Amino acid sequence: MRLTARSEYAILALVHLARREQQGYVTVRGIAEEQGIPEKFLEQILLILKRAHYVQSLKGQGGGYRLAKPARRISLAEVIRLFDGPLAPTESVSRYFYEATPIERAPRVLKVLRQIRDHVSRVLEKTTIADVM
Amino acid sequence: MRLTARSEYAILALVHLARREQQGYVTVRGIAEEQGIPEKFLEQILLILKRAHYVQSLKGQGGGYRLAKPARRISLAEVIRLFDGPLAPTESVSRYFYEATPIERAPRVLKVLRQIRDHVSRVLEKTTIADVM
DNA sequence: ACTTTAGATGACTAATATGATCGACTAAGT
DNA sequence: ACTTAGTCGATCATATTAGTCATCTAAAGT
Repeated sequence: MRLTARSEYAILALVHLARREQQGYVTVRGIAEEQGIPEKFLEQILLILKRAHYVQSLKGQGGGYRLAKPARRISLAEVIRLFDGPLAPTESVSRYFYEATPIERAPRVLKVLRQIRDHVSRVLEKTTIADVM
Repeated sequence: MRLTARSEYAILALVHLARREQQGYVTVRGIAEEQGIPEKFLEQILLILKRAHYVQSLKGQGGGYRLAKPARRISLAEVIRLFDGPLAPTESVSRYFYEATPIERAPRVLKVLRQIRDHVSRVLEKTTIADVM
């Protein structure tokens, strides 16, 4: 029921880049220092964001990272899912396929959990980096 | 962003007991077999529920567990908190005390996360074992 | 008393996730 | 060439999670 450091850091980094969209490329070190994120850890995170096309990078002097798409096209949901996996409050549905999972025998419980998941999804889906920068 | 097996099993066990409130004590084995929960693991869970006064137990023949309070006085929120800790989607607030935590420098993000946590809390708080049995 | 039934308790373990760190490598400017 | 800065793979320590085991205690039935 909580975010991992990874997705928190990812969001912080994206917000950081969004704020500096005009300034071209920003170095990992810069982000790490200003946001208080371990540099090497942030590297990994930015790489993942890059492979998922949220950021672009440039090597060498004057290089660094910048957003690859406008901040209002990046939802918190996407970012969190990228790092923490599905938002579902129970994984039962995906973990078991053929046998009935314990909790499935309590459909009312499942229903409540689904409603929560749906609400969380909706909120995170409609909130973008631009909204929180 | 998901429940642990512990709190899922705890809810299932409570629902099981609630359904059999008239029948006096129910054995761990009975619950375990019907709900598909590893018996020894369920023992641990029931012990925690007992110490938190949600269930009562009786040893020996004819013994077992039963609810210690009416099912509609037990909210899902309480149970989940008992096993999974606070429902907050970020632990920043509790983890750091004196230094500003990274994510706190993004108050808008924090606000969204708080709203989600509050919603989740409210729903789980008002849903009781009686509602899902 | 004795046996059976059933919970109580603490130690232990295996697997996975999490939060990093290290070192070597590659590309881009100057 | 040299410096700057991203890339990539491996590795690591710790925590969490899910569960097991062995032993002990208490209550009932005989």
